[in-house]
Amino acid sequence: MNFSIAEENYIKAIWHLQQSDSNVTTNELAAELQTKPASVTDMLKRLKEKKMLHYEPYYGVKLNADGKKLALAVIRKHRLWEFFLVEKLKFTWDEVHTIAEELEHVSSVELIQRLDDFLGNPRFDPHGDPIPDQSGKMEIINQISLHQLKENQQAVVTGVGDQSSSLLDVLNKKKISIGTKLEVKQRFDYDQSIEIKIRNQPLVTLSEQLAKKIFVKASS
Amino acid sequence: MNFSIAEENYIKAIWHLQQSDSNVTTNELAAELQTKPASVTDMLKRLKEKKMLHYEPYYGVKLNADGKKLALAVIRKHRLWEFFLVEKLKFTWDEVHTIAEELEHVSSVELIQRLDDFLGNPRFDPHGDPIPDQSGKMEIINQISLHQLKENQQAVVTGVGDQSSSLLDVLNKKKISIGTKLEVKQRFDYDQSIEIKIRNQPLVTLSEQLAKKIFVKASS
DNA sequence: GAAAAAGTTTAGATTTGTCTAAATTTTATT
DNA sequence: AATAAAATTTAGACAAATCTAAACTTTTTC
Repeated sequence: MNFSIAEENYIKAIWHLQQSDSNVTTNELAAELQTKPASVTDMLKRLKEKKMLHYEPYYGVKLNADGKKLALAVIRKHRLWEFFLVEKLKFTWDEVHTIAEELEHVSSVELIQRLDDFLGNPRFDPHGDPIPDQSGKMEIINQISLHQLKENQQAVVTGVGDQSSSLLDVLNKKKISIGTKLEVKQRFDYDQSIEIKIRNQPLVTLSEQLAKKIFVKASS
Repeated sequence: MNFSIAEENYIKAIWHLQQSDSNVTTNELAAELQTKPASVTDMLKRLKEKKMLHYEPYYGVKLNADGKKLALAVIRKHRLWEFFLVEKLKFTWDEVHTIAEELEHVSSVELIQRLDDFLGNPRFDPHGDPIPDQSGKMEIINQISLHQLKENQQAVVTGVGDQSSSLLDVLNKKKISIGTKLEVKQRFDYDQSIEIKIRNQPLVTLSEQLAKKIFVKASS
């Protein structure tokens, strides 16, 4: 079966929303896709027609096996292209998301397999998100949010909560990127902000909101 | 101004047809784009509205300066991606045209400039066609068709007449590609076929039709 | 548990890009 | 120069993807 760019984007958006909340609503989707609820309803009917998801009017939507498979194929393409853009074309991690949104819809399967090999079969994209293989499988790393760390705990940054340029911008300013080693120096109960130390860098303060969007692997 | 994929494809097709025949007709375009004359008329009206071409009903169409500029930008992207696919992803020259037809519509200007640099600013694509620079300029090589060579003349293959897989297939079989050095051994007046010799290869015969689609640079 | 609020769907319209069939214009033929 | 043939355009329709406004369900609130 063939899918339009719009259809692929809906499937991908449902997949992402499903991760935190297994039943996805029309309004959530409209917000995610920057469109109107009425448009979402129309598309959900079409995608149900194409047997990609379970959709019960007024009661939300859920991808079925085929839907998940397509979502992961698109996500695979997106993340491989992001890796290519950063690794080979020397873009910074905050510039690549928008470009990859276009490249992910190029259809050749052969292309993406060769790109994967050319890049050395990377397992994570520049934002720390795992890259699915042809069958849709990907590595899950046991990451927690920086906000959950205790004082004096050390950790390595493994991912970020979204790809918005505002988030990536503040992380760049604070010299935080994937692979950065850090230690929590102090937690302030009052506003849930925390102070962290990165080697050769001054102490930096992170708001609760920001710390929750930074994922880490605790070491020890 | 923004252009859809369909609009870009029309502009590109008009550019190609214009090369051999400065006034392009509705029927020619319909054939080239595998669509109907009525659809072409509709699109020509829209592109005239957008001031990309001169269009006089019943009297054909011609790109204006803006139209040519857009055409060359799309062709630049197409040829750079083809070069990438062959050089980096190891596709063969007959596999890349279709994939590049999709990649050429990815819009980021920054992407294509970085891709150009990453590839080492190549001046010709894998079929021997010149790659325009950002401003649309490209090298013209003084090529003639193989069919115009005299007996005993030597030459280097510099390009091919189209990207059809049937043409590229017969060239592969006969071990002819861009850069191949050859010498015309004999010309047969009867059917205008010619016999050529490539080093370390047996003599091969080329029909008139085929020889006219192979472009070469004669060496002395 | 009725009324209000929130969320969702339907109805009807719009834009893009396409099509077929009919009408029109240009070109070729005698 | 009239007619036939070929090319092109117009008219009207359709599918995809979107929108606004109105109608309808579900959920929340008192």
